[in-house]
Amino acid sequence: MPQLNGGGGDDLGANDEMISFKDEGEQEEKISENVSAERDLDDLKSSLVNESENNSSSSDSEQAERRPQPRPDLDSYEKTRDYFSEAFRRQQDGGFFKSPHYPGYPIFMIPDLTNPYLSNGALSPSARTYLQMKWPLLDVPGAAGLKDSRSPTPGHLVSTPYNLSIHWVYPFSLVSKAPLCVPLLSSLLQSNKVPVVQHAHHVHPLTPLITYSNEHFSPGTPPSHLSPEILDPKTGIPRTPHPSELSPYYPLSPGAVGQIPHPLGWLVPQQGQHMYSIPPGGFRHPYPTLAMNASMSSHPQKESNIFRFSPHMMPHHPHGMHQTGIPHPAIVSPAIKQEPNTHDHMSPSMHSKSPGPVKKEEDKKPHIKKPLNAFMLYMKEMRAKVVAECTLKESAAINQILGRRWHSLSREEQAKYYELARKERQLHSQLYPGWSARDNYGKRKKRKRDNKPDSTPEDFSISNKKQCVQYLPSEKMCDSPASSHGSMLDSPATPSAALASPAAPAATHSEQAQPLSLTTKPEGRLHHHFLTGKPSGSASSSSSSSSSSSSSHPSISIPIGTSGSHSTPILPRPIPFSSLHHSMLSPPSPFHQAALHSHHALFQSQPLSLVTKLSD
DNA sequence: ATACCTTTGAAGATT
DNA sequence: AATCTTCAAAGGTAT
Repeated sequence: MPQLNGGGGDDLGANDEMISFKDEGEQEEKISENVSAERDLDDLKSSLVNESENNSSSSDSEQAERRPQPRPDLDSYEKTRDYFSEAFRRQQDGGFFKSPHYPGYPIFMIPDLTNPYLSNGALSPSARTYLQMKWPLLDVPGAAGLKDSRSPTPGHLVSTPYNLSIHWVYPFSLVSKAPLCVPLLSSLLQSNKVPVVQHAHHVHPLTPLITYSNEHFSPGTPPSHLSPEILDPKTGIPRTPHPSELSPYYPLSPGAVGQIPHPLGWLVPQQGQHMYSIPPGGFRHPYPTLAMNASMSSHPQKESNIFRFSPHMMPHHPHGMHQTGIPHPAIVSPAIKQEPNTHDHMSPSMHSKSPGPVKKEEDKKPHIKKPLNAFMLYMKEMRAKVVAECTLKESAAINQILGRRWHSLSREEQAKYYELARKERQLHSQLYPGWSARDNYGKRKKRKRDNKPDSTPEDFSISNKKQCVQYLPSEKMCDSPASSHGSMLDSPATPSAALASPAAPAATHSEQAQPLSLTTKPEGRLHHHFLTGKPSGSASSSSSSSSSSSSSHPSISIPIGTSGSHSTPILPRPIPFSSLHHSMLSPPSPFHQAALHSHHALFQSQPLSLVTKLSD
């Protein structure tokens, strides 16, 4: 990771800066809104919120539409989550809360329980960590024994907060009506309008607010807590969720649910025993269910109430699927994704058999998804939050924000995710020894990227600018707190991807010209993983580079004026750009960060002009 | 209905 | 060894 790597050099990254520029010019207010994680700033920002709301013409209407109306496309996804949450909720407090989609929430951990690779589950680990960090003191009764003592990650030090006592209040109306501004939300949260878990201290810097995705509260759909059943998207009739619905990506059968391993369990084999007897040669092993027994047993209540599955329900089953027929979360049923070539070397059982009759026989080969990387984990966890805070809808835009936020994370924070990702990969490899990323090649319809046709540097700029225009500038764009650019306050040194751009290695200045390094793909990536110490092969742009953790010292940043969200951070001392390059390969240092700040400052002065130019 | 877009990171493929 | 390509999630948007 950029930051981690020490790639401080990237700091120069054009991307971030570019984006920021735009943001600044166009949406300063929003930027300020951002999440900056600091609640301290909320007050200051709150004023901005109003502005942003007003400014963003669409915001109200859109939001109103969005939140209140159930989104069909989301239904399935929601259903799955809701189901879990619902169950969890019941267990927790008799059903007095609505589960937010926010994976980081305790509730979300449920999916995780089932499987680390649940669509949500992937996050779950991170979520756990997140929670732990957020509520370090929280402990799970039965889970104690399950703690992953081995985990180096700080987050793992704490047991998962399953039994947190949480007061859930339905924020639905509030959310739906209110603009998704951070400040506002925060205030709401504080006002107890939304579920709040209060911890005396230790609020995760990244998640100052307990955010929920709007979607969770859509009025259109009855709160899950209100009804045990989920509505059939098509019929609208309440029905018991089908196991397969639990996770769109990783369908679980009821039995699977029962097999849900302890959240940490999936990471750690119980008692050192091999949880998953993994066939020497082949993958296709059921996901970690094993752990569950122990973990679940520790939570009798959960079993009875939520999962109602006894540990014994899950005997070992030979194929990749659980005895329950539950495919590994990472496995996508062929029915869902079909692959041109199909080798039937898989046992029939592998085919999605889950509840639904699966038809396609052929393609039985399950699609095993890649394990999520650190950023993906982060994204999953934070997306809902960003969505809630911003008026943005487009994932592309959200992702840009997330990318910036990611860079703004401190090393420790990123380390958490790297560690989680590492564990995910590890688990994945154990579960699917024979799996290779290559197996999935070509499964995604086509990676277009054709645009690249002779992408000359110029072309890049063009394309970039285009993207830029679409997403960044969009009025809706909510700037990430960390956005390097303008809001130096939160993220002082956001790494900029630009640096990495192969085309312009030297880039420091050139990047500015092409801030949008959004082009990410085209550019090669070169970074060192701070954890692994080895350069990642990817070529992403520079992003990687990261920067340093810019946010490593969020505390120093001070918001200044509404307009800006620009605050003047207290910087160590500026470093010449020229000296920044090397940083890419070396761990970020305070100096780098400082340099970054200065860098940003420079850009800030003329952000728009650059953008404009490009756009022209 | 499907692909695109966008992000970072990992891994495989290519040079 | 360095670079490039693909995929992972997600959901609005475009075709």
